[in-house]
Amino acid sequence: MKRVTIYDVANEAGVSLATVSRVINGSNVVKGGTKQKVEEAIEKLGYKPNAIAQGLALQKTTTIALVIPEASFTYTGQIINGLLDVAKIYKYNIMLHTTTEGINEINDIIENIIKSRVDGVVIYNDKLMREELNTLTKYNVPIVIIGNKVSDAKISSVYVDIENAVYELVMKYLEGGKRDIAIIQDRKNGYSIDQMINGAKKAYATKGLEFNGYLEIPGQYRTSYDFMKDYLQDHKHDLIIANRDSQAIAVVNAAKENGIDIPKEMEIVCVIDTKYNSMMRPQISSFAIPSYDLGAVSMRVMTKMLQENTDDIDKEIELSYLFTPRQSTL
Amino acid sequence: MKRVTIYDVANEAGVSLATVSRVINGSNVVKGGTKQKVEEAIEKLGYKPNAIAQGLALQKTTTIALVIPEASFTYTGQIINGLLDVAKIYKYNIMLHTTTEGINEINDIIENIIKSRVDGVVIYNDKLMREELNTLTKYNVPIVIIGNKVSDAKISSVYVDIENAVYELVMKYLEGGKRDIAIIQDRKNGYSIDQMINGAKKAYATKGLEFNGYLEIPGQYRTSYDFMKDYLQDHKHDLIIANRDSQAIAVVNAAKENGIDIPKEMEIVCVIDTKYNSMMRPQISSFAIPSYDLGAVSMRVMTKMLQENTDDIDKEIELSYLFTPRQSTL
DNA sequence: TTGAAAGCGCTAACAC
DNA sequence: GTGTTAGCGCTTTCAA
Repeated sequence: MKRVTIYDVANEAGVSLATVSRVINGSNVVKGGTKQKVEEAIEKLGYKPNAIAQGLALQKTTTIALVIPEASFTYTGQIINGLLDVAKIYKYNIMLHTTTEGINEINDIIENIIKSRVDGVVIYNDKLMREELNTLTKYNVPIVIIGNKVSDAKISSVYVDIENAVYELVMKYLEGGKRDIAIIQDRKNGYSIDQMINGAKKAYATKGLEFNGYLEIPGQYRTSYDFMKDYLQDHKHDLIIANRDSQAIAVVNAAKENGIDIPKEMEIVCVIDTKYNSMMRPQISSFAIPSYDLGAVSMRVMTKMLQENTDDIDKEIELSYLFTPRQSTL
Repeated sequence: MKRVTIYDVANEAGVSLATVSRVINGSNVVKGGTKQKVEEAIEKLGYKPNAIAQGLALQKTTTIALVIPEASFTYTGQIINGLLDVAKIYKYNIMLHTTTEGINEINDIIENIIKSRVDGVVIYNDKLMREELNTLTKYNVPIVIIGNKVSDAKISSVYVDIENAVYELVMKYLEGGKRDIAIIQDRKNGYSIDQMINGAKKAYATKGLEFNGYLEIPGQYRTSYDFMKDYLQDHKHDLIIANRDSQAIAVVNAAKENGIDIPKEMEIVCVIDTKYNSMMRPQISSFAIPSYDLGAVSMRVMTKMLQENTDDIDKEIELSYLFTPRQSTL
């Protein structure tokens, strides 16, 4: 099919292109008769407005860039779903970018985002990337950060107070006389882990104690499972807190291997879980982090930033978590 | 920061915009000196070419639309990663669209895709959507289908022969004298299930038998677990084949509940699994479906379609699977 | 080697 | 109500 433009439609309908444009954009100044002629022409020619040309003329693309870390779709999937659902409602398109480890990588993405002239960018990334954000704001691109509490003239954020979640959890255990608490760390997810550790530290400090239950594990399930199997032979804790359910599961399985009864001898909690947690035995107690909402609300905030005066919006939105006890805790 | 255009750069450098354009696009006819002047001006002004304007002028957007079903990122995540990695190499952007159930929904997406003038679209969807594909080809958009074997002037496909995978598996069991085989179905993933059933039918037919081991289950883990718990009280099979590991896990857990020994009394295989499978006990035997490769190869094929004469490319690419026995089979 | 100018397809003042 | 026209920012002939 030959490319059909607004001119072709105008010719076919015997009107000017301005009129066609009006019809496309639902202007109600067009007379019924002409409108119908135009619509028939559009139908007949199979005309679809060129969003690129519209973008050029209007200086906006109605697309949002979404930046997420590569690989972990298990956890970001729900965020994406939430974001896309809201984006659909407001007719925004989503350009997907994933970040890998390299620093150059991220600069390429920023460059790319600026060139593509998206109307805004939503970032879910564990690393804060202050500097990269600055180049984005320099180009006046509105930003929404998922998972971190930050804000600025052009930056909003939607997050869950994980630090406090862990604080409350640890406090409960400390008050129950259980003091041997460890937090699992891996090299990824640095920011989340930092928050978790801060929460624990705070709780310990409240009790006049010092926290140092760091448990550094490898990045993959298999290796961390092996690691834990060794580790648990001569260590045990009252409570182990993991970031992801997969890490918690590694602990659970390793504990089984060592004949450690969960939850009686050792309890386990994770911060974020997936649908697979419900298939495990025991199921891991977790904080119900509202992933879908994180995505949906972020996109909603973005649409607001794009419509209203930025000053009038709530720039930092905290979503609530809910501790959900399951079989891995008493 | 004020919007800086190619004109500004031209002024700053004291050359015409044509020259700036040449420098941006790496034309080697520009003299060293001028080139440097231009580059300095670009640097000084922080100029980034407007991809939208380029798209208009060049009639191409260097972006590809990716269409996937909503929700199941657990399984599509790797596909996306593969696709993005290759897209990055060839400097293509990815526009992400997810399909939900409604039929109108999908038409909206197609409409949207056409308007956005992407250079091509990659579709991973269980429903074949012949008609929708037609409207896309009518507008000359190159298409790559993941998971289905289809091809056409403007359509390529990358897939795994699941029918044959199941055929071989079932044959093996039939030859071992095990004839009570069932395939789990849910309403989603219709096409994959059809292939699986066809494979089973073929195998049975080869042996002069008829296959009718359909096992219709609910869509969610919890409900299908409950269903299986009931079902297994008075049914048992030699082998149950599921599409997803989550479904297989529902069976495994329900079997445990009923004191059925897996794999001794009943064996279970799934077609696609996730990293969570390795955390389960027993681990489900599965076909190693190369998800990442499905994505990567699809994107690679797309780049070829975009560069070469479509006739010269291999339009149907079959990726191989590998049956991986684990603890759920003997 | 560089510049001038005609598009690419559309929107939005402005004029009629 | 409808048409005319000047952009939006870039690429690419065609001349010089």
